[in-house]
Amino acid sequence: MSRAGDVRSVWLRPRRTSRGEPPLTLTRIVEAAVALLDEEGIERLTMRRLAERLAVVAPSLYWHVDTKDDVIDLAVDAIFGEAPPGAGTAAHWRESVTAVLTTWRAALLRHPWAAAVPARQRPTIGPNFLAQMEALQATLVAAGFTGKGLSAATWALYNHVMGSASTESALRITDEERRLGQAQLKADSDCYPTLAAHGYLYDDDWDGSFTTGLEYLLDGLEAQLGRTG
Amino acid sequence: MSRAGDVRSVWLRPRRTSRGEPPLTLTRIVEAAVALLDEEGIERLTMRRLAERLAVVAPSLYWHVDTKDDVIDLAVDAIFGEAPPGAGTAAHWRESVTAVLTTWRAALLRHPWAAAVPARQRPTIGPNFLAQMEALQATLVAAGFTGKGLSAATWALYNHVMGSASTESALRITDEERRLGQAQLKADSDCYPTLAAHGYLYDDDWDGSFTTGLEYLLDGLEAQLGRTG
DNA sequence: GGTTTCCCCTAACGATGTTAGGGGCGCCGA
DNA sequence: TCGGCGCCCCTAACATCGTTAGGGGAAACC
Repeated sequence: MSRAGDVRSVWLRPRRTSRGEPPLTLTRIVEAAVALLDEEGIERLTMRRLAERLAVVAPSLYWHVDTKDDVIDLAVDAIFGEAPPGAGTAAHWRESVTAVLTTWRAALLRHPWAAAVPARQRPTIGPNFLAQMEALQATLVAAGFTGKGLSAATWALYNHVMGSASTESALRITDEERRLGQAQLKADSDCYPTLAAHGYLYDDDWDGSFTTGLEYLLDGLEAQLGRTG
Repeated sequence: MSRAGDVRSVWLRPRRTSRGEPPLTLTRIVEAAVALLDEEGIERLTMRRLAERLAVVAPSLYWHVDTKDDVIDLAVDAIFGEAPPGAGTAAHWRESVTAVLTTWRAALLRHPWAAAVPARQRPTIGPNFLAQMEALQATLVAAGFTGKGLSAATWALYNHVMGSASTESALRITDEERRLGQAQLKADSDCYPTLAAHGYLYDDDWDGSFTTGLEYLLDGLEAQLGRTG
């Protein structure tokens, strides 16, 4: 997938300048990719299918892009750019963090394929993504976090949004799979008594779990601040 | 990748019974897959390469396995089975949770490819994985969590382990990429002042971030327990 | 007007997941 | 003891994928 011998990701390469507006553009390619991903999922994203949407053949894409991975990286970053992180207008840092993460999460749920991608072995360093990270971390700095505590808080919140969106997307399974899973869990209820009793796989209040989990985490963070700051 | 028309994952199908010990076994296939994944990473896992390791040709694998995804699902579950969740011998539930998650995390870091996989659109329902979930959730039930709070706590902790392992694996990048990323961040330090100042991408104390983040989360959970229980 | 640069095309390569079907070999009933 | 049957691995091949090589036309530049 990744081009051998060139470890630089899309973001670290100079952008091609173009005069006029040719029929094929990086922007148009990325838009088409997002649309294709939304409608058919990541495993249906193919250079040929993407090209077809643009009334073009696959190799033509390679003038604008080096790799299929580049397309995916650009598509992921595009969805982070849908709702630019709002300025921290909230009174309390807690509300600011909640606002940032809620917008963030909404974008991920609108494009379920995006949550799984940053976990793929390559680092995420697109400008729109970095802007979200900047907003999150700036809020935490303003709240009084520093050093290792800041780092831990940032990553904990990051993992909570990304993780819950990705878990939710992955567990949005068909009713039949859910029924089969439930059946097996009940059958093995001697092995998994707690899961069988409390309904692992059957919870569907994802928003509630996200919000409540976030409250837990923010409670812990606030306690930490009260201790040191 | 996934066989069309058959939505059932490996775990929901009857296991083939065999008398004697043929040269090719589900167990041997999974062992070889884990070894291959450990040594060469997930994008080098190929049915042909896997077969080669077993002194066999690719189509032979399909007698024991329906799909490459099956192999991956089995491999992931195998690493969750390396260290079966210990019985809750700790005095406080907090220590039990920490113990479970630390073992869990260690297995994920030993096999960095495994952290990214559960995020791939398919649900994780292997027996060893379920056993870990069972241990985690049972501990929380014993601590006093119920209903939506239990669900939220389970998923929050789950996302913390999986997310931090996957983030750490993804950001273990080459020194050159790190240097290039740092250079760009500094260059755009007007866009990302906080990230540039506090060193996003350069943090390498992953264990510390995991532990501290977990403390935050556990603090929040304990506060919740004190409120209702 | 000639040359260069941009940008899309056709053709093709190597690799991949998977299927179709052949055949050897051991186990079972007669 | 022998014929059949099912297990299990094989060869051959297909469709599809990411990607490269190189051609050619049109627009921009001197």
